[in-house]
Amino acid sequence: MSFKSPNEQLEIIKRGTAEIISEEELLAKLKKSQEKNEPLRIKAGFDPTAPDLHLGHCVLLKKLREFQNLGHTVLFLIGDFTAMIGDPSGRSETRPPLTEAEVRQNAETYERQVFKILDRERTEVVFNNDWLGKMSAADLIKLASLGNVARMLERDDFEKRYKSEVSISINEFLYPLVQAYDSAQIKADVEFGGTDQKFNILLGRDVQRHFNQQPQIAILLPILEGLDGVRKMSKSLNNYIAVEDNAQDIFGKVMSVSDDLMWRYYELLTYRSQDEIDGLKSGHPMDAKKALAFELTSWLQGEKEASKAKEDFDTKFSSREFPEDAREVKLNKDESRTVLDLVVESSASLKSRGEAKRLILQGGLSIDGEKISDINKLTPEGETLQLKIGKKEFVVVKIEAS
RNA sequence: GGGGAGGUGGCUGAGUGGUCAAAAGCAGCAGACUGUAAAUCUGCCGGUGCAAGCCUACGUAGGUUCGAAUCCUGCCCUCCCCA
Repeated sequence: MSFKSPNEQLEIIKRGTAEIISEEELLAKLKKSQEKNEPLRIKAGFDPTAPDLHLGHCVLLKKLREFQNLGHTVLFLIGDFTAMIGDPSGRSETRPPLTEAEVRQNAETYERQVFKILDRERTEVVFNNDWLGKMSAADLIKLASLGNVARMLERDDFEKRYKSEVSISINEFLYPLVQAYDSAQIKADVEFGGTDQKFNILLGRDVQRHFNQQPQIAILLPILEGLDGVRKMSKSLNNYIAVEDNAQDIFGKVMSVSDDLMWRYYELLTYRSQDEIDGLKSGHPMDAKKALAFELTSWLQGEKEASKAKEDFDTKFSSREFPEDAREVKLNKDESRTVLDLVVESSASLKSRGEAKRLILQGGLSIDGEKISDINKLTPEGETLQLKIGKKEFVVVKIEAS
């Protein structure tokens, strides 16, 4: 257990949260935990259908880690049962139930990603299908009676969908209830979630009371904006930085974020104090952004990879040099190969010939540093050619005599 | 059970018999600018082709027609109102 006093713990926990319901109760729980030398049980639920964790999840994971550092236990709940329902927050589509094998595989993927941040020693991974799968229809109906439609419709997203005539199926009403039931089942002291989870987590308190438990504390974390700086970071909007992105991508993506958004990332994803952040604000924004990119990259991929990514970025973009570790492609010698053919054969990112054509016509291709915009031009002589395709793709082409 | 509205490109959304590969916006890509960016401006943005063209596409299966995203029929799906 932590040697920190409950009040100190509270201070650490509070930092960077959007809302805690309620602080007094949390403090009481922290005190009790210290007196009895019993770690608190911190619940965080995850949906197994999208095992691609990104920085948005990291806001939460980082906070969980802080709890662990204070000696508490994290219950990492994989919602393999609830996945059949599909979280009504966000877009709704009925999902096909996952097979057991898929769930297991996704869980493994999760663990691989999650323990980049969490402390394995203080984490229990649990699956809600273990108890929910055993419920009878009667049990489920009983559970359903704990909720009511009017309250469900108070929920922001349901309300919106109802008003804008988007379908809501009955099973989606079950989602919050089932999630709430999980809390009772695992006797959670605290449940974490984004602000969009407020309703669900609060419902957990009601259900726990129903089962004569102390209601859990709700800790809500701000939603992280994605790379566009406006919408929340999510896979489906493709504005995310994945935990498993390679170092270069993480670095590059962070660098592509607007100056404003950078400070938000500083606040939510790093351990820097406000003073430090203010200090950075008085410097050059690009330096601050590079520092951020480096920090996040090393967090997820290690310092070594991060240094490499930084160097890589500097050569590619800051000094616009050709990177040393560019991908290499070997092609047979062909006198009649046009520049267009060359690009199509060597690029990994272009999806069609038409796309390649457009890119060249618009001046996005250079060979050995020279811009070439005529698609019919024959490939220049030489055994090694350095191609820059668009902004991001660099390829070394080796021509071999056939 | 009855009545009504609707399903269009990655998304939002116009289009109601030929001029439709389908307006517009967003997203994406390229170029310019810059401090990496963002913002802004310009161009592109189904596939193939140098091009003319050809192929594939407007829920799905058929039909009417010289010609269908547009009309008709069946089916699937969504939403609203009444019961």
